[in-house]
Amino acid sequence: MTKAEEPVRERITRDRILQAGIELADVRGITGLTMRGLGDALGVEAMSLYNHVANKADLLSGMMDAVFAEVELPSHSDDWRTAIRKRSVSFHAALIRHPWSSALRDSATQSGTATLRHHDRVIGTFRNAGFSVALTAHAFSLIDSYIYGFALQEASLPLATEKQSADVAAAMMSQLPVAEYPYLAELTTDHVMRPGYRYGDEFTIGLDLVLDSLEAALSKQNSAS
Amino acid sequence: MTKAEEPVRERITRDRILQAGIELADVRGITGLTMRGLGDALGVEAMSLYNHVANKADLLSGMMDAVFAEVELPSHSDDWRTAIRKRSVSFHAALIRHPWSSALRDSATQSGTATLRHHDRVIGTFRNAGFSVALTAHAFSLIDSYIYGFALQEASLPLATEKQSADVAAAMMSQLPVAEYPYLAELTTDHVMRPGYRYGDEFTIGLDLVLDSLEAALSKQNSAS
DNA sequence: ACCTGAACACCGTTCAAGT
DNA sequence: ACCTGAACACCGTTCAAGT
Repeated sequence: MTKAEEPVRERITRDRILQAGIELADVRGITGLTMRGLGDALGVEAMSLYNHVANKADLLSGMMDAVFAEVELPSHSDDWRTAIRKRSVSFHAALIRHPWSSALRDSATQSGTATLRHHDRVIGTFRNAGFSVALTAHAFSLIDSYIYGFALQEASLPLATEKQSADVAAAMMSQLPVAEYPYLAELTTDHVMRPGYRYGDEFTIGLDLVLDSLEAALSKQNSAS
Repeated sequence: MTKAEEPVRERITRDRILQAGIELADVRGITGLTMRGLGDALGVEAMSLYNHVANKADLLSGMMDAVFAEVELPSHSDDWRTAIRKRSVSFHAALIRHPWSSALRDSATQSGTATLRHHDRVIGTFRNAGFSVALTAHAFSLIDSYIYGFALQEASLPLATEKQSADVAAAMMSQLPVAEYPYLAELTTDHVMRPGYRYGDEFTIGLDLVLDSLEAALSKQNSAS
């Protein structure tokens, strides 16, 4: 703030470390994220980071929580289906924006506050819509499993753009023994290689099927009482 | 086979390497699987492995394909729903038997032959039951996303046994600010901490909901023509 | 053809030392 | 309180050398 100061290197904080870690992992992949490289990116020695994070596992779980903080919470004013649908689309977008995050889910053993708040709101949305505790647990498990699994598969496929998708599919086809895998070949040529196809578009299709089944389960629960 | 031979160290093969890699990863976790450690387990120097696998990525994708080889293929004699359900339960079991495998999905860029055969058979099951090519793609994406995502979450939770589950949940609860996360607290105490609860049991509940929605989508497709 | 030892360029993390 | 340099015990992978 004072006028003629040198561009003083800003103080390092946990938050700045987490954000820099996310950027680095986005650009170089999760294996490209090293303590030394992260220190470099922040103009500091790797060892300084240990004043703000306990270790690399702590860094990763902090990054995961920061990703959750980017996800839109289900709105209180929408009905449950729209609220859950919106947050699911937002959740999926966050996982894809940070392609390393879906696979990281299994290393983050304890959740941060953004994650806990998010989970609480999702569960609350189901409960307030009349889902029993048990059905809420089923719904929560089903929908988040779908979202994580879809993002995991999408991240492993180099199918980001339509162009890429067609190219990769064509390359795959050229070395696929068509006679041995006739159905796979048909699906690839008649569906994946069609112009305009992007795997990411499948997300909302599956999501709507999941929401359909939850709606049916809710009706069944209500008529059973 | 000849009688009085020394216990000659068996010749190393790609297949033996993959099996030893799976065992090592099962026991020590995926980060505990190192080329040096794997060499040790096989009574050989790490560098010898490179005569049979191109590099560690090749090792991992070979291991992933070997996991797929353990999965029961959908039967031709069952109707589509039973066939897909059985193979899904078997798929889930394989992923949990090898807890590192679900997160690895995103590093295995090209699939091995067991994986391709498996996919072909699943796709064929849908096609022969009258699913259109597009609906088959949706169904395949939805069900495998669910299976991967569920396994990913299950692997990250230390909820293998009922006992563990209750203990972990109790530990979580004791440090959870209940006032801030009321719905999460309710779900934990009224559902997760109940005797006999195992998260793994949620798998078939969600799976049946997914199958319900696919059945409905198939009817809709057929009545639309 | 397959295996090895030594070496290279990395890792995460500790610890004592600096300011 | 925060940062650093040196060091430790690891990594994956190469390469020339052995058999």
